[in-house]
Amino acid sequence: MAPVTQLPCDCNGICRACKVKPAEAKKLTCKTCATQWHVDCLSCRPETMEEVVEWECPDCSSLHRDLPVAHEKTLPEGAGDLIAAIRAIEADGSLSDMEKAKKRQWLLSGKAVLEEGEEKRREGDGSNILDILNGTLKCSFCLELLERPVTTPCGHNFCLKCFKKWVGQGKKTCAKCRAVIPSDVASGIRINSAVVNAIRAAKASKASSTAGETWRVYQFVHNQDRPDRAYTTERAKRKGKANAASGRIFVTVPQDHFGPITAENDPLRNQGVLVGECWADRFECRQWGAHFPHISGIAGQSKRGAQSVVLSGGYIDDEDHGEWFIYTGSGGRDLKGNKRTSKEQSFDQTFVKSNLALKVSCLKGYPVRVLRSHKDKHSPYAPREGIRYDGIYRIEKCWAKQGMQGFKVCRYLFVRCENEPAPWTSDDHGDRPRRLPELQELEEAVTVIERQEDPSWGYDEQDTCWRWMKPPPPSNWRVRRIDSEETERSWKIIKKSKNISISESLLRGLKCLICGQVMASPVTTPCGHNFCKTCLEGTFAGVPFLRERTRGGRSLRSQKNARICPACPTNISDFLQNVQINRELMTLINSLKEEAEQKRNSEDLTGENSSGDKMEEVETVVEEDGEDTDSDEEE
DNA sequence: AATTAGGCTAAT
DNA sequence: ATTAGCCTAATT
Repeated sequence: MAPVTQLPCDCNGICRACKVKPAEAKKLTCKTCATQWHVDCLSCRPETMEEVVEWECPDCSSLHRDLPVAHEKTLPEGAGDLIAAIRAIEADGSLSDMEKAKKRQWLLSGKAVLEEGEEKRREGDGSNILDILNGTLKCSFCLELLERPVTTPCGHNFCLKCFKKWVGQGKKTCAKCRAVIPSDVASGIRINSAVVNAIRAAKASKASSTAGETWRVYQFVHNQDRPDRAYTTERAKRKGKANAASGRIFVTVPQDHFGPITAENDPLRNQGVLVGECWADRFECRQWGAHFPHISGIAGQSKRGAQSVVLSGGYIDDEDHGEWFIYTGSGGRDLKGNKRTSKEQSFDQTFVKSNLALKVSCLKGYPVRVLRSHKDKHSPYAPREGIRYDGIYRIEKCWAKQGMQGFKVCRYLFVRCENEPAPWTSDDHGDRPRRLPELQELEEAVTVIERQEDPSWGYDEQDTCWRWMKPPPPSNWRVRRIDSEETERSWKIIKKSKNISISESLLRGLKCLICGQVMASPVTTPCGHNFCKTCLEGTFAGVPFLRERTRGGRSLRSQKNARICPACPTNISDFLQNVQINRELMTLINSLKEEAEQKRNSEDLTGENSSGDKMEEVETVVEEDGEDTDSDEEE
């Protein structure tokens, strides 16, 4: 092959070699740097599906040849399954080449690939927030929006892969300003997650704003008159959240809502509750609708089923294997004396109340939201602090057995069936149907209950994703009935709060970790944390750079004082010697502020004031289309 | 109206 | 570390 100049596609997907936008099926993605290439313009094309999966662009493959860079891993975890899955797609005669390409891409990216027309429609529409990001947060290597952004000590932002490729070529200076990048920074660079979050939120808001036609006004409004945070009443007289009352609920789902909480139920952020989202405590978790009861571990009603559970280590019989776990029912404890800490069981659990609710969800195959709390000290999957949403699980079996404390407990086998990857894996895809674990304890189970009918939440082999296979059970909660005028009015309010929040919620994520204000002159540490320049420097004001050491009267060579990042245990002493402002981030913040300001002004002009448009709660009609005939449960 | 709940903080 | 003593809110 003649060594012709080979070029990848640009940020608009146009091949830099032939200047044509290749069809999806004609695009190849480099496994190392994730750039896209036009197959027809490559001098050497992959032949088999395995080669497609493992394909490296000419830049990256030449890199190995030139210098033996230590490569993390040739095959990602679970790549064997992936290749098998791709073989299966290839062998499927019912699919067109286009469909095959789409399925392949879905597997590789974990996301649905848009139709080309759909893609165009999206591009021409919606928020310019993403444009702002595109304008300020482009990687100067690949010219794309930053992917896994990292920031050099000199304040320049690159994709992690592009940065690694650069230093892997033996470069020791910043590609933008030629400032020296110390080798410990190059090897220990950390992702700037504030920037990741900003980009993710902007993408999510764009995606949902373009789904304009299907935008639905959900009129569930509870606790709207309450403050934004949990609070203690005068009577409670305690600090913190010991005796707290719930703050307002931000999402528009009713409390008996089954399944994921999607963007359309999230008028503030328009992203829904994402897998991996964390909250400080049960009150905050409640405010985002992931789990409503603020003490109970099970959210559910015996006649309808259970919507969510929290694993917090309260029952010693539990066992957690991440993608599946065994949950213990509630009850069996003597809670007399108003104590909430008794872990002593004093009577048998039975399938009543919330235990029955879990059983209903098992029989129906409903999706159950699962949260893990830091209080679970036993499980390696539990978060270190706060409470985390881990996605949708199904209860595949339930039974009763003699518990470890000598009384009967209800037991539930939960198995994950979620389209998003779990917070603990590095996989970029969600779950696929898996075989149930073989459980020893089932042999001593008193009664084993398994689902007979088809599950409500199941796996769609065609679309390769989990979804409702039957419509979700309608809510029994009171719904406000609103007329068309009011619909129009509340639509405006939601749209308005949405528009404000896109830029403002992005700004909220760009606050200094020291002063809590949106950063004026942001600096990014090599460990990936952002502060105001003045705040960070102020923290170490008065701490000398060098420390005199003495031992037994004689003085030793003076040593550098450790200066620990205010957000993590990294020593950022070297970084502090010459702190550079992250100017791209500063530009972004300024643009977002401007955008938010403009939005506010334009809304003032249209004469809408927030106080007049407030959605008051009105006593309402019960929308009773719910069947109360869930008569298939026995004691 | 009573009961129950896998939380939270401060005091041992 | 452990736990008494609170308060809130949903289900029954």
